[in-house]
Amino acid sequence: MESLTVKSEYFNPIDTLSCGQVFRYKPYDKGYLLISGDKICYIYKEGDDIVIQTEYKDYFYNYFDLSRDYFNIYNLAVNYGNQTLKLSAESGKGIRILKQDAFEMLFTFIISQNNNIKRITATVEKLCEKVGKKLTSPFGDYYAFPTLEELCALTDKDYKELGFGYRGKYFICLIENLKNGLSIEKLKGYDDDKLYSELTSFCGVGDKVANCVMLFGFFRTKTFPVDTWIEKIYLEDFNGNLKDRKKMSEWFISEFGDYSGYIQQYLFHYVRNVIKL
DNA sequence: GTCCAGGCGTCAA
DNA sequence: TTGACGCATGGA
Repeated sequence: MESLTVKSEYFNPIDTLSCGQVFRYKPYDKGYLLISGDKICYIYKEGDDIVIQTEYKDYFYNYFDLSRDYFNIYNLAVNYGNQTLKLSAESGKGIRILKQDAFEMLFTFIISQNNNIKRITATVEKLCEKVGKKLTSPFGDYYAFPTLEELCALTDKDYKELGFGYRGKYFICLIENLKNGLSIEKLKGYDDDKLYSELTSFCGVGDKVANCVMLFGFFRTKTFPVDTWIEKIYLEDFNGNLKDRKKMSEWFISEFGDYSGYIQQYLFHYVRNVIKL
C-alpha cells in the first residue's frame, strides 16, 4: 500500500471533508475513509503530518490538490477586513477545495437541492449501494459511484425507495441527455460563462447547483455558491442589501475573484460547523 | 402540527 | 424581470 504524507498547516481532513463539498466519507480507525468515483483512500493525522493511504496515489494527490500553497488564499481571507471571514479562515485554515469528478458532482448536487447534508449523504450512499459496483479494498468493501450505464437501470420505483422525492425526474432527464450524446468531457473545455449556461440548461440545475458543480467538479474557483446559510451570512455579517442569491454570488466574486470558491468554503464551514446557528 | 434543509421550475403580473 | 408557490422527504 502506497501512502502520501503532507504537512498539516493548510490541510485538516475533517474540516475539508465536512464543509459540504463531499458526501462519501466516514470515520475509520484513526481517521476517515473517502470514496471518489470507484477509488478509495484512508486519511488520518499523525503528529504534524497528514497521511493518505491508497492504491491510487496519483489520483488522490491531484484530488486533494496537494501541490497548491494556500498561503495567499488564507491571507486574503484574514486581511480582507471582515471579522466573520477572519474567524472563518482561522478556524478553517485546513480546508482545501477538492478536485472531484464532474459527473459525480453533477448528480450529487442535484440531490442536494432543498435538502439537508445528513439526508444528502444517506441518499447518495443508498444510490451507490443500489446500482454502484461493489469493490474490495484493504479497508473493507465499498461501493463505487454509479456509471451512466448503471444509472440507466433506475426506475421510478427505485427513486421512490431511495427517497429522492421530486428529484428523481431530474435524474431521469439528465441521464437521457447524457445517453443522447451530452458529454461531460466536452464541458471541461468550456470557459466559466459557457459552462455555467450549459449546466443551467439541464433540468434540475439552477444557479446554486451549477455553482457547486463548477467549483467542486470542474475546479472553477471563480464561483460562489449561495445557499440559505451563505445568504444568512451575507445579510448579517456583510451587511448586504441585495435580495437575489445570484446577485449575491456575483458580488462576492467581484470582491474575491479567483479565490471566491475558497472564501465561500471558509464561510460555509464556519456557519455550519463552528458557530452552529 | 410546523418549519427547514447546500433550490428549482412554473406561472402570473 | 420579478415574486409567489408547489414540490418529496425526514429531522428538529
